[in-house]
Amino acid sequence: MESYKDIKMEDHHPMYFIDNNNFGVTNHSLISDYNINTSSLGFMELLGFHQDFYSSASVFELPKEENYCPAVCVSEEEEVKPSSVAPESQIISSATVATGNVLNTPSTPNCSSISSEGHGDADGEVENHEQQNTKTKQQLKAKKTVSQKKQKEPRFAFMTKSEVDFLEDGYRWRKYGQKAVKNSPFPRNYYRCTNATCNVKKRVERCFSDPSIVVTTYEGKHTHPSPMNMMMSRPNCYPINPLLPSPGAFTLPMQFNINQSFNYLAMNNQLDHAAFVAQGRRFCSNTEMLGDHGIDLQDLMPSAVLKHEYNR
DNA sequence: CGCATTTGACCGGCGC
DNA sequence: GCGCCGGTCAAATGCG
Repeated sequence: MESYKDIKMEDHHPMYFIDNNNFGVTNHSLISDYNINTSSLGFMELLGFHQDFYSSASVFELPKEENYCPAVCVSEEEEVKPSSVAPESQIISSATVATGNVLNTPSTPNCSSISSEGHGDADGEVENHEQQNTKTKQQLKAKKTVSQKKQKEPRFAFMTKSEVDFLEDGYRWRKYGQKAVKNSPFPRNYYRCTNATCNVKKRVERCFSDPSIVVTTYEGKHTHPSPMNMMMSRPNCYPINPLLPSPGAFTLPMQFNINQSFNYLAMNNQLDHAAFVAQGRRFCSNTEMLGDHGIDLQDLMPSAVLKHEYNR
C-alpha cells in the first residue's frame, strides 16, 4: 500500500484511463495548458487508424493473449508500481471510471510517469567523454550516468492482461538486465531497442498481486521505423503505428492496439482533451461498440471534463 | 562466429 | 554516513 502514499498527482497534468472493454476514456485533470490543437483530426486518426479501417468491427477484436490494457493512466510524476498494488484497483472497470471514484483518488496505482525534462546536449557530452581514452572506466561510467539522469526520457506505461511477459510491438529489443522486484516473485526485465541509433528502453514486469497483468513501460521515442511495419505495410488495412517519429508513415498490424496508441499520443501532448472527447463521441456514435455494453461515452467521462468541453 | 540472454557487480539516489 | 533499492554494465554463457 505504500505506493498509494507515494503517488502524487499534478493537477495540470493529464491522466488518461482506458477501459479496453468499452473504450471508455477519461481525462483526470485539467489540460488547459496544452497548446497542440488536434481538433481537426478524427478521433481514430489521432490514434493512428485509417478511416475505412475503423469502420470495420474487427478493429476491437483483439487476440485473446493480446488483451491489452484494462486500465491506463499517464502522468508526469509517477510510474506504475505493479508489485505493491491490489489487482482490483489496477483494472478500472467502466463502472468505476464512470463514477470517477478512482480518478479522483490521488493514489491511483495505474500511474505511469512521463518526464518531459532534459532535452539538452547531454548526448554530446557523453560522446566527448567516451572519446577520451585516458579516463578511467569508472569515471566514464559516472559521467555517463550523470548525463543520463539529466536527459531523462519521457515514459509511458500500460497494463496488459497477457499470459506472455513480452508483448510483440513490432520493434526488436535486447534484454540488458533483470532485477528482482521487492515483495514480488516476478522479476523486472529491462530491454533496449536493438537499433544502434535508438535509445528507447522498455521495462516489463508482472503484477505480483495479479499475475495475469503485465506492466510495460516505454522510455524514449523510436528514431526509426519498426521492422515489422516495413514488412507488414498494407495501406488501409492496418492502423498507423503511433510510436514512430513520423505518424502516418508506416503501418502496424492490429496486435498493436489502440490503447498503446492513445497513450503515446497522450504522452506527447498530442491530444487536446476536448477534441478527444468530441471525436470519441463521434466515433462511438458510428459504432455499436458502446451500445453493446450499455454504456455511453458520457458515462465514462468525469463531469468536469464534459463541462469543460461544453464551455468551449 | 555472431548475436542474444543471464547474472552478479557496481553506481547513484534517496530516506533515515 | 549508512543501508536499501532501482537501474545499468559487462563478462560469461547459450544458441542458431
